[in-house]
Amino acid sequence: MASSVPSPLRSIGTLATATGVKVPTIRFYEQIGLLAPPPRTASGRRLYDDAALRRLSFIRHARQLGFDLDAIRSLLDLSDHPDRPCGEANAIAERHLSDVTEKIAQLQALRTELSRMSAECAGGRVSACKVIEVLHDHDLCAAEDHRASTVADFRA
Amino acid sequence: MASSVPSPLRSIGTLATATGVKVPTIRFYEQIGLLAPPPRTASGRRLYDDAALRRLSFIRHARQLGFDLDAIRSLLDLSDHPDRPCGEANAIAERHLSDVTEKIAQLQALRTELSRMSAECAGGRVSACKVIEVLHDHDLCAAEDHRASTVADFRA
DNA sequence: TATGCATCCTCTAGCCGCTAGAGGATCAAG
DNA sequence: CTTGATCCTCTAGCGGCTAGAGGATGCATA
Repeated sequence: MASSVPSPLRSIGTLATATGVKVPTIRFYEQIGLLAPPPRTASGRRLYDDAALRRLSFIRHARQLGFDLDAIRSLLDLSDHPDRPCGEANAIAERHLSDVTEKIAQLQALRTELSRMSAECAGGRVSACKVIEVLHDHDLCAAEDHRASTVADFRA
Repeated sequence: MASSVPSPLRSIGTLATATGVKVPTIRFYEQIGLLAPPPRTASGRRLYDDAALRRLSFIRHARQLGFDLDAIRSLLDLSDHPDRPCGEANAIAERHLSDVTEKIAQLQALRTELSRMSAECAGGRVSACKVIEVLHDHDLCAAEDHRASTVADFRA
């Protein structure tokens, strides 16, 4: 039943281009235990088989969907146990979905503020600049969230 | 013309509650040069006047609007020179606005994907789970951005 | 076979915007 | 005079990488 032909082995660079994950990132995933340490050549170079390729692709897809590495760890774990119920996977996805939804709402509120700001600026001196003025006076209009949270935190 | 009454002085804790910025954060802002080092008491405690209060409020408002500290540095600088033209302030705001807009679009695409995923999951075993399946197969549908960027990066 | 360049290795440090904690000094109230 | 809140400095950590030093291999070409 098991395959008699061993799967081809690739270097870390080949794996990187195959998956779209950068080389240092792959090593980083290994370091934090997301990826198992692969076998090495005599000279110490990593060799990856198809299973590793699939695992890394999974990770990459999950990252593209915005899951954090902890969630991905759980999802990988579930994926390794196909006989378990999938409730947990769904829960992770739905939690993430609600985070995303919330974040969108925050950013939309932010966008409204920002476009109002720059629309009102008529381009004179700073002393008359709406942008600067708003920053001086703005008291978090619709000041619902008092909870120390900085609304946006994105580095694309 | 200048006021004869000196403005009242407050401790860092009082400043913190007045502005909603936490004490360690205020010290952090000082450390990175966003806030000038204030005068101290004989025993070394920081004392803040009204100008410092205004400056910190400005910073907080700008953070709530999602500006990064570098942008805030520029905005503060502009705010200190009211005679300059406000084009730069506007440019900063508009750049930020377009970043926010872009991020919203990304997150909306993400949300679509995620809700499709969890909607399709019927709650059986992991082997039949759409969530896991998508992560295995997903090739970034509408795969426009190939540019190594992780779509979402948010810690609220 | 020599050479040169690409790729690989490990290790450390840096990015952003804080946050947490150690270990101690000082202050205000009772 | 004690208690507890606040303050001080300093260092380390978060997430998810990225960059660079300094060196060892591997592979193709002349």
